Amino acid sequence: MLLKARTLNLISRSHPQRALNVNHLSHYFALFTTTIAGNTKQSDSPDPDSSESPDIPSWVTNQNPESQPSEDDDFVIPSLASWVGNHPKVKPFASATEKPQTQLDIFTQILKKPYSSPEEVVDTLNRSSLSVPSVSVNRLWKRFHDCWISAYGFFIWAKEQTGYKHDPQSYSFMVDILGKGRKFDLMFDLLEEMNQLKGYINLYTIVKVMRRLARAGRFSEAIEVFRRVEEYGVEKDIMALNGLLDALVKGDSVEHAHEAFLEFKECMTLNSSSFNTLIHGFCKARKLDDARKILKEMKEYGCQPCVVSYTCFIEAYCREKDFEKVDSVLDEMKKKGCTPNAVTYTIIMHARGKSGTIRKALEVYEMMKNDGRLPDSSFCSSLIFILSKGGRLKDADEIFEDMEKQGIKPTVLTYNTMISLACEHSLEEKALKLLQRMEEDSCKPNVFTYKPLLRMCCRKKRMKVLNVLLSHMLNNDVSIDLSTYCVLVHGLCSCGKLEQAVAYFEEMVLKGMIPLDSLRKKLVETLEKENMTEAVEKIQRLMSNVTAK
DNA sequence: GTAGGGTTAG
Repeated sequence: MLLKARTLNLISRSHPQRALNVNHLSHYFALFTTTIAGNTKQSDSPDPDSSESPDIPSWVTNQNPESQPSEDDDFVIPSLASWVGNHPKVKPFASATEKPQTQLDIFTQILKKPYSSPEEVVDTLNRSSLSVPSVSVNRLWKRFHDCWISAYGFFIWAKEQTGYKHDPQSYSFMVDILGKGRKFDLMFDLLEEMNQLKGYINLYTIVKVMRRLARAGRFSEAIEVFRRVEEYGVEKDIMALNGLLDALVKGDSVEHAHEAFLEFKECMTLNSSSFNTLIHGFCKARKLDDARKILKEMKEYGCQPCVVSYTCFIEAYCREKDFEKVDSVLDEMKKKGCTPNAVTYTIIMHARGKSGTIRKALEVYEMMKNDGRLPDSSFCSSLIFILSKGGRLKDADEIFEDMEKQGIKPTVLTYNTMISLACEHSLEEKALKLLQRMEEDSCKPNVFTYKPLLRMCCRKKRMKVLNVLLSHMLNNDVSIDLSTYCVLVHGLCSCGKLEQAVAYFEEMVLKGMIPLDSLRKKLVETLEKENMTEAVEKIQRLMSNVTAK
């Protein structure tokens, strides 16, 4: 036994049903509860989509074929309490109450419709006799973050209204939305407009621009923005250079990052972030010799390699499943007096868990504990993930329940992990209850919260719940991005809901998003099999418009 | 926004 066997002292708590803040979800829980309370084995159970899903949901029978005991089931996981000790408990999270904002709703309704151009949005708004909403503009940017036509149309219209002026933050949002939509000419025009306004551009704006360019593979243009950064009134300092390096590395071109580094390193004093960003980039690109060269250069420059530098190497060796090398880096760190932290341990535990038995992963858990390092929410999320993947759902649930008691507040990552695992196992009620709990915890969901839920709804043909989730997304200002549309189109296609699949495909294209050809092919092929000729023609018309533009 | 999302949209 490698780990000290302790009694798993995690008390499962019952969670009394609390009133929901969002009516839609509440309505659906009522339906689910009725299903559980009634005899669910009867064919006339009041399932929300009963006509389409005659099978009893697995969460009712509580049987999960995928959660069979694994070979590591004899391992007892030490409780978080035995580690964290008497850490003060977090206060109960405030409830996510928000009154419906009428103005926001009105604008959302208008902007949600598909438009062919921002000018069309402006025309519609001009005919509406509406005035610019006073408080909810920032929420509109979030809601339409993936729809540059609506957002930009609203931006232009609002700017033309008497007495209204966009603040620098709105400009910054708009620049980012245009960058995300890859409308770089418009993005640069807006940046120039901000420049004329004086004081509207800051480093944050510039980094956003560089990130969007790098994400689109426009590396040279990103570097050019940095070259001209002073023309935008932003200081050409190490913060800006590090922003550029990070943008290029995140855009998957450590080569361009290195070029930029060589071009500008003489102009300013570098810091450890500059070197670490490059080390990370080379490690991610599996160019470990280059990463080592940078580490050497870092030392020669007078910057001491730190936990971040070493962790990049550890991550690279973890990716190669070379755990001997991981151990040798840990030894080197120890010799240098550089203690691994929660990030280092999370990476190793996660890789161990993914590559084989949970046993090795749990050794990392023990190692970290012996080092006196406290777990954080990311560490716990990782632990929950690997436990579930190893079939130990109950242990994963207990870690989740224990987090709050130990003062480790679950974050959106923790909830996303729990929700996606529940969805993978088709535990519908559990997944939705987690979303509800997230809301009660004032933990804002993001696009990754909804994707597995939407996928599950398609798989189970729960069209009503799917629509509830889509409104829930909107209420939480999470816009449907390209990949989420793909989940919808794919999912609906696979479950035979072809009309809905076509509708979402159309919506996506009309919003200016360009789907991968594989998605179009899958949809068209499925439609052809069903002889839906008109729909096929519609798809082809839509796509020819896209290529024509 | 210097390192840790299972995140593949498939």
